[in-house]
Amino acid sequence: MNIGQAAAATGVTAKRIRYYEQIGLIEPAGRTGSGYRHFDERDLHTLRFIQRARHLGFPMPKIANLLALWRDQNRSSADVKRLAKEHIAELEQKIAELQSMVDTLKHLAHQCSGDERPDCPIIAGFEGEQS
Amino acid sequence: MNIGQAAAATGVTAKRIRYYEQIGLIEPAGRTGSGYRHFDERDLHTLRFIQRARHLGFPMPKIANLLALWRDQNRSSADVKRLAKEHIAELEQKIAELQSMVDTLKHLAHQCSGDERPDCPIIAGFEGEQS
DNA sequence: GCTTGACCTTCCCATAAGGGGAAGGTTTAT
DNA sequence: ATAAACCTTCCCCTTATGGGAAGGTCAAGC
Repeated sequence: MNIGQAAAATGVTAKRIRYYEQIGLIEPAGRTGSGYRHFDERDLHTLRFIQRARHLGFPMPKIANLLALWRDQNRSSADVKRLAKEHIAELEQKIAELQSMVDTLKHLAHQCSGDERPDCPIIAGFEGEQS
Repeated sequence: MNIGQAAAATGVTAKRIRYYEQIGLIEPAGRTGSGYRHFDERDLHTLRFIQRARHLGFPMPKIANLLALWRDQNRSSADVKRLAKEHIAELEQKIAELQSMVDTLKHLAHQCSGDERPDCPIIAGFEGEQS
């Protein structure tokens, strides 16, 4: 199966498959005599795994860790859980930062008349009162 | 005032000040005879404005819009409010995505025993059941 | 006056995770 | 046989800077 078919079957673009191979996230794919990569079911399985981890926001290095654990029959689920919890904590911290921005902005926007006059607490808020 | 002092006074690193000048976000700073940039209070004011907008997560193009509105005495607060609301919507969408990841991960992690055994619903969840 | 250290300048490389597109080889279908 | 649809590698682009090199400048101390 060619890279295009593998891409269609997994939702991972051909570009990304090549990139994953280049950074060593996946094993170099087999090649035909003329240099085309070919993929089997096992490769597709791996690509789908990566795709799902990516959808959950894991960064590449952690996906590499997850792949290693996935392949390790002697893994302990504690290791997987620890990775997941670390990632949850990072996501939650990011959420908290964004939420704090939203709160500040909503507060400012609420005070803004939003009409044709130039006076605006939002602009004023950027000017200096707060840090 | 030199770039280092301007950086210390505003919290914007010298690197970033040069970058902002390069991309046209701020006016090119005045220069001494020997080529050093110099900054006055007005420049610092602008840098602090940028710094605060940045802390609220605005991307550079929108900061440029905000700066233009800030300088425009004939602005309408409606324009500022619209920009702010757009940004709030983007932040909230990002939060929703992250929260969805957190929810999924927490659900999986909750089912994971987290002990020395290899069985792990988290890994299994990445393998295929869900999209 | 000279040196030394702390500044400043521009320039180039790197980040994360690929996307876009060029130049050129291969395969498949008509 | 030829054209379309693949594939290959290669290089540049993205965001918003940080790091560091090579070299000019300025202020202080001797």
